[in-house]
Amino acid sequence: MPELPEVEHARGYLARAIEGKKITATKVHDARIAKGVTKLAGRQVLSVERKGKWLKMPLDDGRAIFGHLGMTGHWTRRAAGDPPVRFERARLDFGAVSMRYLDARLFGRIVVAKTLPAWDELGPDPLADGIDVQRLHDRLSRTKRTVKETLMDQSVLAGVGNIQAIEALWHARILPRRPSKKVTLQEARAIAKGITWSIKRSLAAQTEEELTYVEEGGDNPFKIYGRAKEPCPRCKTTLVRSIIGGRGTVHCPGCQR
DNA sequence: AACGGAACCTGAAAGC
DNA sequence: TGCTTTCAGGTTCCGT
Repeated sequence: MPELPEVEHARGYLARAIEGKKITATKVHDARIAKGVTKLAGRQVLSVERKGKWLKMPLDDGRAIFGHLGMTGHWTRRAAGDPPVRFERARLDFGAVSMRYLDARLFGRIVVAKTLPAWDELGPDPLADGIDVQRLHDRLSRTKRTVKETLMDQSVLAGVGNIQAIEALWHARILPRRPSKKVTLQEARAIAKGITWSIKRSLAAQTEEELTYVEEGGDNPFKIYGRAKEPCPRCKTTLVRSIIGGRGTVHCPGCQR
C-alpha cells in the first residue's frame, strides 16, 4: 500500500511499538522477502526512519533493518502468542509485542545490512526535505522520458509513486505524457506544489492507528486516481485512462496541457 | 548511460 | 454459477 504517505504512517506505527526495544526472536515465513535476517535476537532497535518509500531501523550493532512494503506490504502489531495472520511473511518479536509483516504479493523486502544501495541512491524526500524547484526542473530537463515517468524516478524525488504523480500532475494542470524537457520552470513550481498538496492530503486522510485502505469499503479519497470515465472534479470533462511506462494513468484531457 | 519492457507474485474485481 | 481476463499504490534486471 505504499506510497510516501502510507510508509510514513507505517514508520510512526512501528516507532510507537518498538523504538528503543530489544528484539527477542525473529521468524521468516517466506524467505523470498527477507535477506540477511539473522542473529537479530538481543539487538536493540534505536529508531525508525523513513526516506521515500523505504524504512530504516538502525540497530545497536551498526547494522539496520531496511524495509520496503512493495505493493501490498503491511506491518501489524500482535501479541507474541497470537497465531500467524493471513499473508504473514515474517515477524519480529519484542517480548510480548510481536510485529508481523504481511505481504500478499511478495514484492516487499526486509533486508538487514549496514548500508543499502537502494537507500543511498534515493533523491530528496518531499516531506522531510521539501522540494527544490530549480533542481527538479534541472532533472526534468535532462531526460527524454515523460514527465510522469521522471517524477516517479526515486532518485529525482523519493516517495512519489503512481498515485502521487497522477494527482500532482492533475493539480498542476500538466499532461502526464508531456516530455519532461518541455516542462518550464514555472510549471515545475506548479508540479512541486501539486506533489506537496497530494502528499499532505493523503497524510491527513489517514489518522487511524490501523489503516483501512481505499478499497476496503472506504470511498476513493483521490481527485482523479481510480476515476477514469468519471467527470473531472475541476472542469467536468470525462477522465481518461491510459498506460504510461507500464503503469495505469488517469488524466483530464480538458484541463491538463 | 539511458531507456523500454519484461519479470517478479498473488488476490480481488470485472467480464463473459 | 463458474471460468477467464484484467488490474493492482513497486522495484529490478535485461537487452538495446
